Amino acid sequence: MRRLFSSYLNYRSVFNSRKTRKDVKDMAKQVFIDSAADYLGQEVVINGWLYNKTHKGKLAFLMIRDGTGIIQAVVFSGNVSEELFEQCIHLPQESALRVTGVLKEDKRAKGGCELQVDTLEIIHIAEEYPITPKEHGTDFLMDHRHLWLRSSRQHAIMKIRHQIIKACRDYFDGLGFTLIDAPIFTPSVCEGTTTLFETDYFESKAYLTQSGQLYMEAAAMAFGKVYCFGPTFRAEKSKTRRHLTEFWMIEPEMAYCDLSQDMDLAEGMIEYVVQQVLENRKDELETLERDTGRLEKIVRPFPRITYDEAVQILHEANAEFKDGDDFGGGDETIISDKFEKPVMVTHYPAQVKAFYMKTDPAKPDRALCVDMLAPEGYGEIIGGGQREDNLDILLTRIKEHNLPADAFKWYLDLRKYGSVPHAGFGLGIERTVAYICGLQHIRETIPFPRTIYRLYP
RNA sequence: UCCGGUGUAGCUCAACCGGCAGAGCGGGUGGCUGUUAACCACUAGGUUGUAGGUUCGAGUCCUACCACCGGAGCCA
Repeated sequence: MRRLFSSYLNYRSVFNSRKTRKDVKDMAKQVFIDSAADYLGQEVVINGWLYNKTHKGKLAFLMIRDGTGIIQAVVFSGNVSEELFEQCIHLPQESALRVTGVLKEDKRAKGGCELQVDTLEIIHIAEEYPITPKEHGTDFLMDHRHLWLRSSRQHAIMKIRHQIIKACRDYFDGLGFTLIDAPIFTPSVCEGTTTLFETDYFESKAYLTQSGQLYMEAAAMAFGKVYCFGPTFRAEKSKTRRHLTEFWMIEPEMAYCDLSQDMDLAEGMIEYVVQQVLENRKDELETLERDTGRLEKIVRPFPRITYDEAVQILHEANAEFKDGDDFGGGDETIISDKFEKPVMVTHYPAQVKAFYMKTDPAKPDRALCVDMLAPEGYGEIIGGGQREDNLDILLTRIKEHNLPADAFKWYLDLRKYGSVPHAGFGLGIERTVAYICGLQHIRETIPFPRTIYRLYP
């Protein structure tokens, strides 16, 4: 696949420069660094940026990155002009380079393979680069997020983020789900529990969505099994390592589905996602120094406990906790520390949950809901449950929560025309990335984080 | 919003009881054919977050403000 891609690029550049067939034969092959080992002994071209450099006498060592990896290019002053060698020694970090040379195995090079440079074309000489290979503070790095993404650690996180999103989508697609996008502008509250971002919408107001769920319920009645994947906005002034004002959620919803089937789907998805990352992103997990032993244990079945059992754990740990409350971040850590795998907590008191949660017919003060708490203190990564499908009960709930009934007219229609038991959940992508990567803070899990104090870059 | 902490060179940080503003990295110049965050020598680089105050003297003490960090609440 990689070869196909690089030969495609080669074909394109040749095509664009109107080279003849003979010239093509003479030209060195353009390759990406992650496939360099396939071209040992061959003359190749690498397009990239200078990641780091050092020099010793007549040798210049250029660490070049191209987005797929990093390779050492060695320039010997005897092989190039004096002028070019001088330039190499003085090249600023992140200068853009096109390097041609022979790929050779060499134990002295990182990665065991290096490029012996024959010619080097300087595409752009960078200005003095602010991010050096030394340490920097988070605030400084976040101010330079657009450049920070080039560094190997951030690169690894984004590759794993990509893998997680791909795995989620593959999982649902493989089970016959249909992707149905939910709107970003909404006329009113979705859950009524959180603070929303308000925007001018011509002569009226609109709010940025805090969940696509209600729309997914409509879609599930049309397509059976659906999911949406999009950004979500919360205007809460949260200031913790687990919060962003803009984050991404993947939200499946299924018709003819109860709480236990919903939980089967959730644990199946997490198992698949974790195993996919372990299989395909070994190098990146190593870059992040993630303890993969803990991830390898993430296989079904996951523990399932009730809210009451979770409260019992808190009491045994002598945690300060009032029965009937929702769990705080510290409570979640105490509960999840009891288990090696993600734990699913069900049957919370109905009053701490959203209006659309179906209550347990056996215990009407409890909701048929589930929160999945990730191990190692990463907190809630999934929240979901069975939805209230009875029109009259739903109307009562809306009143109890002081929500505007007219705004929910369309939603109530779903309970008038073929209402069925249905359930779904929402997975917070960034918390999942933080957990799988083993990161201290959620802000590194998204390319350009938005927090209460950060809207730049 | 509340509680706690930090703010000194481009970056990361020192500066003891209030007494000459420092180092490493990065930048510049020079040296060396195997460096891995190289090394060696030399060199430039400062309104100590802002505004007041106390003092013979303030990076250091006091007041206010600003910015950021950590935590709480709220939540995925």
